[in-house]
Amino acid sequence: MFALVDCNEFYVSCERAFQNKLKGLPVVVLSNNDGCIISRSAEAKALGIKMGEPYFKVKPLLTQHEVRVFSSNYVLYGDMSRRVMHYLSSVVPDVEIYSIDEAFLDLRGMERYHGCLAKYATDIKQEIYRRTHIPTCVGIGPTKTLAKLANRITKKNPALGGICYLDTGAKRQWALEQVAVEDVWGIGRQYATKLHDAGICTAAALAQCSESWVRKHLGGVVGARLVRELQGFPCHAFQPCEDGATPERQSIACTRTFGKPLSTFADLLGAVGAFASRAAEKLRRQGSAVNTMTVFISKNKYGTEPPPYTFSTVVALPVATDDTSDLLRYARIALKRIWQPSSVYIKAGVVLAGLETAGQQQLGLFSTSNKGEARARLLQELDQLNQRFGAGTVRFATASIPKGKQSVPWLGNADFKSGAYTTNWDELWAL
DNA sequence: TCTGGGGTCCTAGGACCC
DNA sequence: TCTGGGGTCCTAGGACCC
Repeated sequence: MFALVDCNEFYVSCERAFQNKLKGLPVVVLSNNDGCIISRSAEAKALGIKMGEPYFKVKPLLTQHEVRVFSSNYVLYGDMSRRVMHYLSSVVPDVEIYSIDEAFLDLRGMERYHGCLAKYATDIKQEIYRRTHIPTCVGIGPTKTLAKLANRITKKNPALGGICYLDTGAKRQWALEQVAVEDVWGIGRQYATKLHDAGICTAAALAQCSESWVRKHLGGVVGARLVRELQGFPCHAFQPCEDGATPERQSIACTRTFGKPLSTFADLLGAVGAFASRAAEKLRRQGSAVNTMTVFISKNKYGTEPPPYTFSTVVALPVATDDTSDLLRYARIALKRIWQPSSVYIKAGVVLAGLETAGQQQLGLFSTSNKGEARARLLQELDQLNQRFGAGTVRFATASIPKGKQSVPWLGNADFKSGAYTTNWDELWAL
């Protein structure tokens, strides 16, 4: 059996954990740049506020109902997530962190120690709440997909008390019949349309589809696995990670929409340089080196201009590196290739792919290991300073930005940001 | 004229997830 | 004025190899 622990309305719950007065009130959290709604309390959902809606469009509705609005505060959410995951890792041997607010638990063979798994899950749920004030729901089933499905059912049926355990064939059948096909894990918009056109409208109907039909219409092996999982045969590997540690990534990206449109090469280089620096930090944190970098810049796709909106270029690095100054150098070269004068851009990004284990990459023909060691120490210092005193405290000159928010041309809006209650002494939460 | 039958590697693009 | 960001996996098709 596998369990999926899912934090309810995670970002909203993080804000509520530090502001008790928000409980029972409609609350929403906005995406970066205060662009879209990305988390809604139940009260906000009830007002008809949809996921992903642009903030400026729903602003009147939010004002009318006195909805509390927050800019996203990823430092806070990341730290709260770490606390939840760390606790889970301390009570269950094998935990797979699936996203910032979800984890799969491997409960195979655990009845022996804990008796009924529903009771065990209830204890875990209550302890998470006691420690963090984050409410959760737990779905338990023989496959990850069924655990997901069970989790969804708890959210729709408050009477279940946040726990749904699909321990018998009858319960599984019942559960499959409850869930619309578009709400199955792995069924997105495209597949949902196809399925409805074929008269397949529930998870139960999907579970009965023939493998050949599914292979033909739902992405080949992906669809075949999905159906098998619904039938109770595990096809998705369980991938536990060490004590709440974040899993190693195969690609690392840093992309942002600017606070205002930019057009000069200098402004764009400032943004791309900062993104490359940030990506390099993430790279070093997981001990990787990169051999392929993509840089892109985008125009506004909502305007009257015809496509294309995004211009990107890929740089194959001669030698895999984790050095910020290397990435800054190539980022500048890449930007030169795609930037056009008198164009207006609203977004840029740096994506690192082709990640290798650092230190094991091939030495360049003319590089010397002494230089490498000194360099590595410097970068380590840089990362530690930035971690301790805040991102961007120490930077490379090319990624440098003048002091003061107003002079950082690419910085996005965050007009409603709560404090770094748990990670910054100056903003420490107090009663 | 006939124009095999494997492989591998890479990339672009599509679909999905939170 | 104002429309997020960061991931995963799979497939098809081309280039190239023997």
